[in-house]
Formats: sequence, structure tokens, C-alpha cells
Amino acid sequence: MRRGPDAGTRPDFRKAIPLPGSLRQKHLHIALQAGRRKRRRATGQGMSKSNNVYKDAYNRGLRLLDETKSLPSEPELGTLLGVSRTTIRTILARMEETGLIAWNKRSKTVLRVPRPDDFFPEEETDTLSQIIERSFMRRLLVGGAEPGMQINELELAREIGVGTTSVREFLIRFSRFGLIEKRRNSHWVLKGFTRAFALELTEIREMFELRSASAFAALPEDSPVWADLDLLEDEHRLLAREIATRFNEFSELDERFHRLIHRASHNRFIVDFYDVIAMIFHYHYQWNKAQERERNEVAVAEHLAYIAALKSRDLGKVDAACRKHLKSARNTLLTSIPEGQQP
Amino acid sequence: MRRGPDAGTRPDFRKAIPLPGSLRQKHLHIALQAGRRKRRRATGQGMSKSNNVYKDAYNRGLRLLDETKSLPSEPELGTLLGVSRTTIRTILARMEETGLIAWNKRSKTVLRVPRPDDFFPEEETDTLSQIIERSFMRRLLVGGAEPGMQINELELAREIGVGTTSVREFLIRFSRFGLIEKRRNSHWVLKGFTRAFALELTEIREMFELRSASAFAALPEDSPVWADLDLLEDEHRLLAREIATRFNEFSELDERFHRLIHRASHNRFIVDFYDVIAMIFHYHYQWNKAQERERNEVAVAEHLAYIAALKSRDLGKVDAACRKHLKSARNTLLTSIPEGQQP
DNA sequence: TTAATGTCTTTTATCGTGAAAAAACAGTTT
DNA sequence: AAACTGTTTTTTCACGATAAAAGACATTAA
Repeated sequence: MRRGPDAGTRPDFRKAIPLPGSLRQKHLHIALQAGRRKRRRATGQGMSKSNNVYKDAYNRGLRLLDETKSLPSEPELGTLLGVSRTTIRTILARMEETGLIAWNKRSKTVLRVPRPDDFFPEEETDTLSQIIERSFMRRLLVGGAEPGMQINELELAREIGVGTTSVREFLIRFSRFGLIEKRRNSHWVLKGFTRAFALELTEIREMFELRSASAFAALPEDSPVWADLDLLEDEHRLLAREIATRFNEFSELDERFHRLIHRASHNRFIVDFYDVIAMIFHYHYQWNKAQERERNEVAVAEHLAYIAALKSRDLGKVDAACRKHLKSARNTLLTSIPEGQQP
Repeated sequence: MRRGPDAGTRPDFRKAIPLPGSLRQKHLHIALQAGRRKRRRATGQGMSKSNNVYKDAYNRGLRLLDETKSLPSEPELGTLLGVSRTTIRTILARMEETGLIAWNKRSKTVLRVPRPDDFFPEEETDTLSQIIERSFMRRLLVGGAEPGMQINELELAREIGVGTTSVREFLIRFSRFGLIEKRRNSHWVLKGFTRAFALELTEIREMFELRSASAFAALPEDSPVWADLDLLEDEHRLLAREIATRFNEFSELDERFHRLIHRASHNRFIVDFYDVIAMIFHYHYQWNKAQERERNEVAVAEHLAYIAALKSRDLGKVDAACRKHLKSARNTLLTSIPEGQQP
């Protein structure tokens, strides 16, 4: 069960211990891009919480300055940026400090247009769980993560440079994706991104999407979803025309399209299940760039046919178009899974 | 929207605040059975972890003493009770202390049969998450928990007498049941055990179980599941005969039966989804005792018909029997949901 | 030499704590 | 009076610390 010739370059797998069950257990380490990432030091006291909410909202707030000569009220800004007034006031305070606005009670006059260096760096705006998820998924997909391996909370936390609580909470949330499993009072076990996983995932996906699609087609004329569908159709047409240069924008469009369809099921379990699919496809797209252009070109065409079928309200056509697209989506996913031996 | 005459005894709902959206948000409080439960005090330092694993294993270990005159090796005991050797040794130490056994290295001789007071009290053997779950579900089902209410981690933690971390982790785990939802950077919202919930749940259940049932019927002759099915059939027959007195044992049998069928799908998402159903039915059975005997009597008969259909391998019969049972299960669930008004 | 026991180390489960962010309250302005 | 700003309180998020439990290593008995 040795890995390829590069096995020596990733030295920190624990020695496998023989188990009663035939599964050999190893540990899942995260290989960090360039040495150990050391977050937050030299603060003396353990820093409790990063202010990424503020930083992210600040960056988004800067973009508002381009458009107007004065900002709206604090509560309005709050809804606009999706944060509380407390955070809005922190943002305004900094905007005043850096000379972007003049702030006096109700008047918030824009003094200058933001420069690139006014923005907080991207990586400081990420949620902790996003950081953890990325590290974890990189490790999972980069290879070297064999089914049956142990996942060690403490080790993960240390390697990513975060507290154990955050890692635990991440793993609990992540467990619903079916890739890991907890042993009571003990470690997590990696079930792995295997062929079996992909097949089980797509089985459910097909079941759910076929049902959602026929529910969609049965929706009344005056339902707002038809307008949404028209908009998405336009976007697909546009993308199809410029596919040579914009093929990497498909992933995002794909998700919006399928979510729209799933929402027609009016079933929270179906809608929520799309999170699993979206997660898998998100990382899969990032990782497997082979024939990306061709794959996406085909998919866009399939989507357009699927949309046409929906608009026809002909359940037979919908079923056929949906099946066809899901089949090729499954094949793309399956071919991207390395693996040769699986019982 | 006042609750019944006992409303005054549960005084601590927060005043509802009017919201932009028409949903009135209230807070979900837990009404504890007899005043506030104060766990762990007077220890000075915050106690980190209860030793319920030890206590539960100890209790189960006591039952072994009835059967033999001497206990097996430590590792063997470990696998038997499902705990580590460390815990086994703590157990043995106490058994020696209380004069239950004589322990010297490999020899562990039973000196006397355990008395009732040798056992740790039941409530000390519960997991923290079980405690939290019970409190939470009681509140949910006892009424007074309206959709749209806020769930406050801190408040829950204080009322149950546990740390916030445990409550957070519970809520994250619980969220996959579709009854609550998190607002980013803010509180949880109760979606409620509504008619809509029950319908969405049963829709998926029916989809999954029909598929599992036909997969089951298609299993080869020599598959071990047929033996399992035979055993379950016997248990059903036995229960049917003594239904007058043992009707409350059905719930557990029901779960085992359906899990066996779902396992035939060989799909982790289908198998895992049964957790949602089991959870709902578990609390539903506890709460709704109306016509319990009659309901269970009918269900046992339906199960037996279902089992016969499976054994016939006739897919048409399987489908019909499965549909029939699921339909009456859905009706039972639906009639137990109070609620009059739902948009 | 295998499988147990005895001992030591590591990991998990849980708490209290503190900063970030939200929410509530109180006072102003229009 | 409605909507805003200013201020205070509460809650969420994340950390380090610690006892329980698991796991690894060392030693001994069969």
C-alpha cells in the first residue's frame, strides 16, 4: 500500500498499526504549502476571535464609496452589508481615520475614492471554518489520504494553527458530508473520497434532482422561478458564446442553476443535500483541471437543453434532459477519482 | 398566543420583538422539571469532564459478575465493554475496593454477586450530549416552542448547567435534522416541528425506503440478511401474540427492522438519513401515547406483511406492502402534530 | 515469543474566559 | 412619533487549560 515515488517527501505519517479489522489505520496530516503556518503569536494572551467579519464588511463597504457621494444611515448600511450596527460603526470609524469619509452623526460624506491599499488583505477576511475547511480538503484531495486513516483533532489544530474547539466543530459540521466518521470517545476515521462515495452521492443526487425537476416543470405560469430561469438561460447563452475564455466561470453558474431547480422540491432535505454536492464539486473543480474547457462546454450545452425541456413543461423531455446531464456529471466525477483497487 | 393555564409557571419567555419580516421572534427556554438543575458546584475549579464512560461501563461490568466466577483479561474486558484498558483498570480497582472481586494481576476472582446499590445511578451514566438533547427535545415537544423562535446558546447552557461549547456542538450536530437553522454570526432559529417538516421528512423516507426495499428483495439467497430477517420475523410474531402487555417494546423493534432494510441500499446517505427518522420517532413515541397499543398492533401486522412480501422477492408485492406501511406511519406522525394554522 | 500487566504519554471532552459582534436600551434629531 | 445616533449589555466565537479516557511503550508472566 505504498504511495508513489514522492512518498519520501511527505515524512510525517504515523506508522500504521495493525488492527483486528483488516483496515490499516494511519494518521491524516496536513501538508502545509510552505512550512508551518503560524497564526497569531506574540500577543501574550491567546487571541480569542479574529475580526474577519469587520474586515470583510469593511472591504465590501469600500466598494460603496465609488458609487455615492455620501453614505446612508447606520442601520441601512447594516442591512446592506449584512452585519450589525456595532460593526458598521467600527467600519465608519476607520473610514474616517483613513480620510475616506468625513463623519459627523448623520452626515457621512465621501472624501476620496478608495485605493487598493485601503483594502484589508483577502486572507484576513476568511472565516476560521473556511480556513480549516481549505486545509482539510487540500489534504484530502492532494492524495496520500487513504480510507481508514485516523484524523487527530489536536494535530490538525496545531498544524493549521487554530484552537481544538474550532477543529472539532468543523469536523462535526463536515461529518454530514459522509467522508468522515467519529468513533465514540475517540478519533475520527477518514472514509475517503472513493469511487463508492461518488456513486452513493450521485445516486441520491439523481433521485433528488429528477424529483425536483418534475416539480419545477409543474410550477404554475405565474411562478417567479420562470423569470429566474430565463435569466439563467441568458447567462448560459452568454457563457456559451465566450466559452473559450470564460470556461472557469461555469462552476458558479452550475451551482446557481441546480439550486434553483432543487428549491422547487420545497423539501429542506433535498435543498440541504445540495450542500454536499456543491462542496464536492467545488473542490473537485479546483483540483481536476483536465479538459476543463471541454467538460464545461458540454455541460453548458446540456444545461441549455435541460432549460428548454423545463420550459416545454413536457415531463418526458424534462426527465430525459435531466438524466442525460446527470449522467455526464457522474462520469466526470468518477473519472477524476484516482484509485485502482477497491473491494 | 398565550399558552394554557400553566403559562404562568413558565415565566421566562423573552418578550417578542417585532421584526421586519412578519415572524415574531421569541426565545426558546428550557423548562426544567424541578427548578434549576445545578450540576457540579463547590469544586472550586471548573470540572472538565464527567466520568460517565467509566460509570456506564462499570454498571455493565457488574452484570458480568453474575455469570462467571472469574473475569477475563483486561484487553478482553475492554472489547467486551467497548472501552479502553485504562477505564477497565479503574473499574477493576473499584470492584476490588467494594469487595466484589479479588484482583491480583491476572486473577480476578468474583467474591460476591452485585447488589442494587453497587450500581451507579442511571442519570450519572448519561453522555452530556444525551442530557442536552433530552432537555432540548422536551422543550421542543412539550409545546410553547413556536417556529421562528430564537435559540440562545448561553441561556440553554446556563439552564441545563453545562458549558456553552457542549451546547454549540450539540446544536451543530442537531442541525442536520432540519429543525433548526443558524443565522451567520448570530443566533439559531427554530424552524419547528411543523406539519411541513413531517411531510418533507416522510417524502424522503418513502423515496429511500422504497428503493432500499427493492434492493433488499433483490439480494441473493445466500446473503446473511435473510437470516436477520427471519429472526426479526420471529420477534414480530412473538410481540404480536403478547401485544396487550408488550406494545411499548415495538418502538425499538421498529427501528431495528427499518435499519436492516435501509442497509440493503448500500448507500451511506440513505442509511444516515434513518438517524433523522429514528430521532423524530423516538421522541414522538415518548410524547404521543394516544392509542399507542392500537397503533403498534397495526404496525406489527404491517411489518409482517412487509416481511412476507420481501421473502416472496416479488417486487410488486414489496412495493405495495412498503407503501402501505409508510402511509400509515405518515398518518400517525401527522395526526400527532398539534398546530392549526400554517401558511 | 506471545499476551498479559504496569506505567507513561497523548488525545478527547469540557469548562471558564475574553475579545468580536450582535442586540438592547437610552437619548437626539428631524 | 419615527428614525437615527450614542451607550451599555448580552451573546457568539475561539482560545488555553485540565480531568477523563484512549493509546503507546516497557516490563513481566505463561
